[in-house]
Amino acid sequence: MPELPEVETIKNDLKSNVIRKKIVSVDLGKPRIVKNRGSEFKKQLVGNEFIDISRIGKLLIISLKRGGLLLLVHLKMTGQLIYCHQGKYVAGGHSLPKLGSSLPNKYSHVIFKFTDNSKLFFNDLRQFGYLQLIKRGDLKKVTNNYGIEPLQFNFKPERLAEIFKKRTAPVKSLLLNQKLIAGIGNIYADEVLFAAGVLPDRQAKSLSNKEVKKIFVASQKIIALAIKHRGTTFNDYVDADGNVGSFVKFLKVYGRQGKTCFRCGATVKKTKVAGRGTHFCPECQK
DNA sequence: CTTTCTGTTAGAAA
DNA sequence: ATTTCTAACAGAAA
Repeated sequence: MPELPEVETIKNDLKSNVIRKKIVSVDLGKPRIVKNRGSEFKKQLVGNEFIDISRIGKLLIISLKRGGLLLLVHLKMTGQLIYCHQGKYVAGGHSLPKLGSSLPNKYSHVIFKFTDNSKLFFNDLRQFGYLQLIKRGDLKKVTNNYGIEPLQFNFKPERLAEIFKKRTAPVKSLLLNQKLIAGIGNIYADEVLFAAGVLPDRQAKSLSNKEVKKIFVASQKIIALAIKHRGTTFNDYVDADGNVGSFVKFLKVYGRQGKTCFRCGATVKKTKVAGRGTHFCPECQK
């Protein structure tokens, strides 16, 4: 689940819950999840506080009060960041544990405990995600690997056209390339291309200005809508306030292979493009 | 049982 | 320089 809208949701939820709480302990169940030495990681974090949380693409950036450090958190495919206070869960990842189930579970690889006895769990079934402490001064090296975001003020159709120009790769693989455009993952790439009426395996350089513009508009619309609906996709997530976020009901092609296209009635197909499962309507998308 | 698939991406190979 | 493929891992589905 964690693409830009999901990470944005997690960031906002965490901001209203863990900021300025003192960390009293850090448990490392699976030390390799943390890219730093375990002893150094604990030493820097215990007694410290999270003072701000931001995001670039799908990467969370947590500012620490002391030490001039930043904590980077990437959830990759199955990572979760779940805050638990007095039995209530807030924020998430690809799916939250069922309500009533308890944490930690067997996938809780890093656990932060705060002075008010609340906890922040980093869970990850496949263990692709990671946490990493870096010096503030090294942030630039990290952000250099990220391209423009769909909702960034200076993202324009011309910019997208520039990215597509001269490239022979399928348009979908460019939408997924974080160095070019940050935040779009497999679900939203398919949804954006459906909304734009463009086949995922079209060579980027073959797209007309009109098609580029449609992809531009669709990317902004869909990412904004997904954020509005808390980006929730395949889960039964309910947050502490009882709000259900479910972007899954807006999905037009993702996971709908074999079903009827909402727009034209043709059968939605699934193939592989750029090594990823790819869903599209062969009638609506050209 | 084995094989294939899965929301990511760094890094190698082509 | 760009594009494609694979590995990292665990578990569900076929």
